Amino acid sequence: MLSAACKESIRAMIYIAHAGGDKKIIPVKEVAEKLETSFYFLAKNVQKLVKAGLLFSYKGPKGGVKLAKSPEEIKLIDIVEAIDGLEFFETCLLGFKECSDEHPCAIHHKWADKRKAIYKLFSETSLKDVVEDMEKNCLQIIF
Amino acid sequence: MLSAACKESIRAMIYIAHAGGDKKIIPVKEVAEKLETSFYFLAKNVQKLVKAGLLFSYKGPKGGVKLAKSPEEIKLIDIVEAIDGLEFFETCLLGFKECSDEHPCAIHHKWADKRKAIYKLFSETSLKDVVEDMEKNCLQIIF
DNA sequence: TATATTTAAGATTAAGGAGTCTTAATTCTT
DNA sequence: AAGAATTAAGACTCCTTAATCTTAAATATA
Repeated sequence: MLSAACKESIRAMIYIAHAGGDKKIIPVKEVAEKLETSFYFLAKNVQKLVKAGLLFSYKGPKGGVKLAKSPEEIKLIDIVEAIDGLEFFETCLLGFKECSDEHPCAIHHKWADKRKAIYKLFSETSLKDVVEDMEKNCLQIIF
Repeated sequence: MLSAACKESIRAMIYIAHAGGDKKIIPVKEVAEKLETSFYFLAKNVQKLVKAGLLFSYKGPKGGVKLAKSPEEIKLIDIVEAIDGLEFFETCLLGFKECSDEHPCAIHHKWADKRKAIYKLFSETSLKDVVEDMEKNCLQIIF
């Protein structure tokens, strides 16, 4: 459902919020090392997050990125939208071109329920929620 | 979430159930025409459905495919499993390798709820449900 | 039995996303 | 001003999935 790029971007945002929040600048290189992933791949996705207004970036020595807003203002759905887009939440599950609220396919309404529930979860969950939860429970295992 | 191949396979199964059920043999060519899709692509996916035991196939003139079980015995989840597999229902939404019931990530449990709800919907919805609903409401628009 | 029709299987090609690399631009530090 | 560090941008390669084609196998029908 979420692309590999999107999952990694969310994990990156969690690390940035955890390590620097909207105050400290963190080099992308450091994020890639902590996530044990490719710097190149991560850097490309970070560029999208910058363009989407979720991160500020700074070039040069001591450069890097930091959150462009406070962690409670950044919702998971913002990251999903920036990387994957919202198509998932807008199209017929079975791919019927004619499917719509007026001419719903057999599972249109039931699927809409599930889809909306997921959208709600992503819209209501902020980086702050995620980071606080993980700092309590499991962040030391992961980073 | 579902691959293009999977969505098309579900639509194909709906058409086969509608036009032939587990009685009449329908040529794959006819299915491809009704779905307005590539015969080649569809035929390859149909082979998977045959191997998964969802369809019987018959070669030669008057050949084609028909349901291997009654429409109420075939659930959407069976088609998803045959084409895409069930990985979607088994992995961490954020891609944390260490995430598990014991060391859950911040949205592990909430996501598990959503995922299970989708699995339930797919497991409880049979081809019969879908076809009956669509024959009532919208099938004439679609095929 | 010969022919036409249909699926089976595997090879091949195309497209898109994942992942890598190179060069340019910026900026801190000396 | 020079050099080093860092992101920005775009080109490039690789891999998976989508899509196509070819040949073989099976079978109904004349």
